Amino acid sequence: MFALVDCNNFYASCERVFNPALRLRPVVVLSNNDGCIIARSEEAKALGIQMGMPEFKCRALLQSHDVTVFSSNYPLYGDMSTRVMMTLAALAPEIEVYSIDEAFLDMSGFARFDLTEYGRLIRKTVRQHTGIPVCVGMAPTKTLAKMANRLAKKNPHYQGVCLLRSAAEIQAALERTKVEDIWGIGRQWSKLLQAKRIESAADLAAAPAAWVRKNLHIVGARIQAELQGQSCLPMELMRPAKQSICTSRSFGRSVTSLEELQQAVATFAGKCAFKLRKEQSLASLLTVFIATSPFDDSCERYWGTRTASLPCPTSDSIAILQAAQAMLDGIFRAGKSYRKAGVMVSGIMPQAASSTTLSLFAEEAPAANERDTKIMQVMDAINRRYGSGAVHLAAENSESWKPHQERLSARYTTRWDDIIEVKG
DNA sequence: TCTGGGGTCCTAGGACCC
DNA sequence: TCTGGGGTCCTAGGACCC
Repeated sequence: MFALVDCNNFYASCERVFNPALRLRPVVVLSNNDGCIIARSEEAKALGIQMGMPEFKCRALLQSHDVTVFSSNYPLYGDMSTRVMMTLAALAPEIEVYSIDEAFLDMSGFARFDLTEYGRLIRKTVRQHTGIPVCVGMAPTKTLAKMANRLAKKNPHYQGVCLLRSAAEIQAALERTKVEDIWGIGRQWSKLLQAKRIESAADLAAAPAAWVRKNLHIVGARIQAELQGQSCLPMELMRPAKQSICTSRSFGRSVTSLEELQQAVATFAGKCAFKLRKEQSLASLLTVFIATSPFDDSCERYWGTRTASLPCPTSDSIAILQAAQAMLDGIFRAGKSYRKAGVMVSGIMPQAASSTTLSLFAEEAPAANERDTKIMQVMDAINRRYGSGAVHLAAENSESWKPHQERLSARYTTRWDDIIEVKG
């Protein structure tokens, strides 16, 4: 048995924990740059505010219903997520953190327990420890546990816990679930399935296996087996090292000068290097991209991108920044209005395995490398102690291109200054 | 005026190996 | 007329997830 524990309207719920006056009030959280709606409280959903809707398109609706709007506050959500996961880890022998607001729990040893009762205990404990409401779905496969969780969320009579155990319970759930609501079935596959009159999860479970294998490939075949109660997706307890790390942002306004793009790209390069060091990994490939707005029809769309090997695998901010700046020069076209840029590192390997890899063309002795490594260690240590951004490379600057963040709440759990501000 | 960011996996096809 | 068998690696594109 698997349990899927999923936080309700996670970002909106995080904001409410620190602002209890917002209980039972419509609350939404915006994406970076205050662009789109990415989280909604139940009250906001009831007003017809859609997920992913651009904020400017529903501004009137938000104002007329006095909806409380927040910019996204990832330090807060990330820290709250950690607290939820730590609570869950104490409630099951194995836990797989699947996303910022979801985790699978291994319930295979709980055969003698009343699982519904245990699900209620999970909800109650998480609520008590963190203030975050969650729903619990339990079933013999991950895909069915996802489905159970969805039913628990949609139907109040479950009181937040849905257990699918008997064949009859599972069959009834499959019949009530539309094909597009199955975990792993997206828009394209839904269209394909509906055209074949496969409309419910029960239909997909009963569809000819050969057809599913041919059209939905191995991934779809696995989903079908999971719907039939045959578990194909095991618990993944160790998070594998990342294969790529990307830092990108839309700008708060149009950017036209190379200087401003350099500042943005430097900031993203520094962030990528920092994330690499946190993963204890090195990257051997670097990609830089800059883009004009995809929505502005008045001028031609431009998407400039370049990928190159780094001289040797590294997580050094300075090395990555220098390489990124050189690549930016190659894709910059004067006279364009840029709205977005990003840096991606890939070809990632663990730091430990590559300590002896040197560039064939390296001009500097390894000693210089060691010095740079130490500089990075010191920089990270200072930022850990005094808050991120306390010290950074001079080329990093977010003044001109900074994304909009006009409705940001305090970092209540991760920043002393913000806590003091709240008290004051 | 205003439209997010960060990932993974799979397949097919081409180039190459013995 | 007949033209092997078994691999790897890389890339682009397309699907999916939160």
